[in-house]
Amino acid sequence: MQHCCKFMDIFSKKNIRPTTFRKEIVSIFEAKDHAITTKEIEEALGKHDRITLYRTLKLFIENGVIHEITLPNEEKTYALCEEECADGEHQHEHLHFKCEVCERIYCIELPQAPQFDLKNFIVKSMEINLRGICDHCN
Amino acid sequence: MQHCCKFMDIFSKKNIRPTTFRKEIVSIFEAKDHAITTKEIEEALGKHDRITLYRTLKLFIENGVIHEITLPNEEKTYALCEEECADGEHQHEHLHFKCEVCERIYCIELPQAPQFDLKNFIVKSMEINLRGICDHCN
DNA sequence: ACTTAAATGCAACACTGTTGCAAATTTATG
DNA sequence: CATAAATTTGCAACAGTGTTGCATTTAAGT
Repeated sequence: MQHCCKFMDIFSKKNIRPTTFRKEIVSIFEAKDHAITTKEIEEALGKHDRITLYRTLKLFIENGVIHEITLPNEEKTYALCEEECADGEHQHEHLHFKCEVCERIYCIELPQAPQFDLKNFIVKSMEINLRGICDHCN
Repeated sequence: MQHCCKFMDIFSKKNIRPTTFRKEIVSIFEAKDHAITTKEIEEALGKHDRITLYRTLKLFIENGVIHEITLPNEEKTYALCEEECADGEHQHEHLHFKCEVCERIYCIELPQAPQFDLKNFIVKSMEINLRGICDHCN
């Protein structure tokens, strides 16, 4: 598999054992250009164990391999993180965009994080979720 | 109760029957300056029916009385909407701020919505969630 | 007051996610 | 390469959150 090096990169940096199952999960993420639900992962997996999947997702989130996207009234989705994300600290300069036509959620990198001037509030991280129509459906 | 007019305002505008239970729920929201979880509502309610609460929250969300705030790894919270919110279309020019000290989630009104220039994406609504330390705890 | 429509309360259920434990897999060591 | 130690996996059982159907109660209109 040409992917081995890539997996090793992801896993060895985070000190995660590169098991067959985990490699499969990463492959599924890499095959998509948008965030996916556990349902979509389970469909891609075929026969599998539900509990191991939950544990794997949790581990990946804690180690900055993927991040969780929660929008009101939507199922949770997950997407691969960029390199910079480390152990549970997801410092993304990106936003999430939910297309109301194709219903997909995309991660979009921002050239710079927007600034919010909130007098005495100290902002440590932010999350921006947009809804509308994506470039593909437009 | 001096609140009657206020309830009538909220309920009649949205075509919601002002039942005892619903008025109680609104009172609970009005007594707090931050977003609350169903757990907090249930504690404030005392003896009550779980199902009716869920149905009431759903109705309130659909009719723009309250909005739901979902942050990754957090319980859902709910807060009263501003006047402008109508039937399920929550067009807030505000953001949500989770304080990592007091752990409360506050709604903060913005003077203007931030602009995101995403070429061919059409942005119809946005949601901004910040984390950090609130003015009170700072 | 009476009729109609909507809201409530209860039981049962569905979905999402977790915990404990035994079996299997991976990694490190000789 | 074989073996031992540690981690991961799969299963069973469970917990929390939210929903549906239905009978009873409450509110609204005449």
